[in-house]
Amino acid sequence: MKRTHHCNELRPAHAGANVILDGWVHSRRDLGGLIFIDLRDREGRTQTVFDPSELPPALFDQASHLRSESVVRVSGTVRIRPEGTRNDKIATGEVEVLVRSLEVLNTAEVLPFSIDDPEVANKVNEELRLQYRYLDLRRPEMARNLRTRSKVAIATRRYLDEQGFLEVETPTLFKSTPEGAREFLVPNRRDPGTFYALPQSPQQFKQILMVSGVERYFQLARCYRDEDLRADRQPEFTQVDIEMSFIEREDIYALVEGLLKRVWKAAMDLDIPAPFKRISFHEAINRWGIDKPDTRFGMELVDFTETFRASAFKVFAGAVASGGVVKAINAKGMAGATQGQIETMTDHAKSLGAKGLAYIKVEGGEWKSPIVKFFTQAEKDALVSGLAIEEGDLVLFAADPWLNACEILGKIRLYCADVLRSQGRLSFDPRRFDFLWVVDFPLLSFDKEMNRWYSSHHPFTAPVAEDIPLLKQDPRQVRGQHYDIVVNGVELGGGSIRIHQPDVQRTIFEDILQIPPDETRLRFGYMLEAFKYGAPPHGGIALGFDRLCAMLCGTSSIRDVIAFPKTAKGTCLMTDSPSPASARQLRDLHLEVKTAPPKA
RNA sequence: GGGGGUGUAGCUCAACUGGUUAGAGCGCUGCCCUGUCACGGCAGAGGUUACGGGUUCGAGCCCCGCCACUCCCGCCA
Repeated sequence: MKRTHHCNELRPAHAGANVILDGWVHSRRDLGGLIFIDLRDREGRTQTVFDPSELPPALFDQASHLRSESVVRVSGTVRIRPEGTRNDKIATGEVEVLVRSLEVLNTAEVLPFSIDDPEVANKVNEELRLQYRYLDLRRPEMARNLRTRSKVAIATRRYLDEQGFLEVETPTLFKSTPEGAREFLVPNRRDPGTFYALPQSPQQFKQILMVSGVERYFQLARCYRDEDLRADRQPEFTQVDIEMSFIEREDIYALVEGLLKRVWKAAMDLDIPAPFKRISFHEAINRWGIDKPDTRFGMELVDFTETFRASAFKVFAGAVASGGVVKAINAKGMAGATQGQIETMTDHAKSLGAKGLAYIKVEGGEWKSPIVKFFTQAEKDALVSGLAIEEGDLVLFAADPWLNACEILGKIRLYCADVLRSQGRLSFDPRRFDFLWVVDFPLLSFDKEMNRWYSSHHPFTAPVAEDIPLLKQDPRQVRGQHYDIVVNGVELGGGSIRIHQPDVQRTIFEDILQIPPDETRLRFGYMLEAFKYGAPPHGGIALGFDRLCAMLCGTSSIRDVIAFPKTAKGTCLMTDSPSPASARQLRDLHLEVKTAPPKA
């Protein structure tokens, strides 16, 4: 006999029904003359009661020895719990199942960590959770994350299907493309010394699909990058990859806004307002010091370049004289910052090339600062009105070239927010999401060390049409048709309108990026070839699916929304991979390992 | 590649300035308990203080090395 209900289904209306439930023993409360066992399955929990007056002694004894997480099937009668014993913490708390029979489908050994108490389980060492991932995934929090991820994937597919997109799979055995992230290589048995590479993204295939006439393509694409990991970076991850033909930037904005509205509704039942705010790259840097600003809090950067142009404080005046800027932020209420915190902020500044970090602590009605003695009253007045300085504030300065100064304060701004959050003095509504498009990125950046230009995004990004004449005259001024979608300071995705005219593409490759024609042919030849035969104007975007899910699940680590993630060193603790290959495998692949393999 | 943090019982943690037999809660085992839901009560078992060296009369604690996990920088077109 199979189960008749799941464990989150029974209600008072079922009273009197004979039911069969399957599940795991979530917890046992043995009162001696009466045993309660909470049975758990994917859907929820139901209390079952073992009453010796209703059961053979052997069965009752068996129940008293049931261990947590053993798998059982019980049959019995649903009844409404006696008055005063209802449990309003669980959905089935008004009823219980009076057990008539018990079948132990599988016993569980004593667990390496307890999974029934969320407060305990949340603190368990992640190492252990990853080693016993199947137990970790049984926890309601993790099961909920898996479910949310599934809902988001399905909502994405439904929405894009409605919008006329085709889901097309692209190869994971791809060609090595030396630009960009380090790749995982796959040796080719059939031709010694040749290799596939796992794709960093399906970028080139999706553009080829536009040439193929697909017009609207999407894929929940697995991508691989052999770079060092972070809480929000795994060596393999998933992108919602999208590409469309005959469109402009506005079409992508509208499409993605519709998609995210659908996804937020499906996962959180939250209606997010669209269209999203749009901010230029320049404004993002200028106001928040970062290209993915968290706009949930203020502390914006304020410019004081003119105030200090002729200042007696030579550090500021000198920076302005050499073409730089003077900017400041007011870290509200942080005058009490410790020496260590100031030092950390100074280190941030120094890591970006600053010589130090000027600051003013506003404490006890006076400005405590090594530099304030150089300031005139007019300069002080400008600071007070520009930064709304009050008692208890901490003002931090950067005097450097514009981009540098902004990035320094941008880092410090985020650090200050972290400090305030950890002190409980800054908090965010978990259902608040500040979406914004960051647009008008520079198409090209200059690498001083290599003395050459490189693509800010990738070499297929189209310049803004009106900027094309500037390509050869003043590359720095050329804006790319690139866009990033940012939520609460997290870069959720980015994309661009692509170049579809071969001559513009050639200009970028050969004149700007200075890639020799034969190398271009070697690396992108098949693409340039394809583009000769009628490439439609097209563009697209890729969203980080794991980050998206993490955000919807309220966690900052994408490991919490990936069923079987890797550790920070790229290993899987459950399967103990990667692991050495056998001599025979290596021989077949024409490979020789030079350093000693790790001990097996 | 670099910097920070962590590692003590199955789990979460404690252990003063280096000083007696390394403790607690939960879990586990046994006994008691008929309305619990973090059930309660009594008793008990359980430790190579990640690992390897060193300093010391004496090391969980100090020093060197090493491993694992984690956060960050670099890196991630």
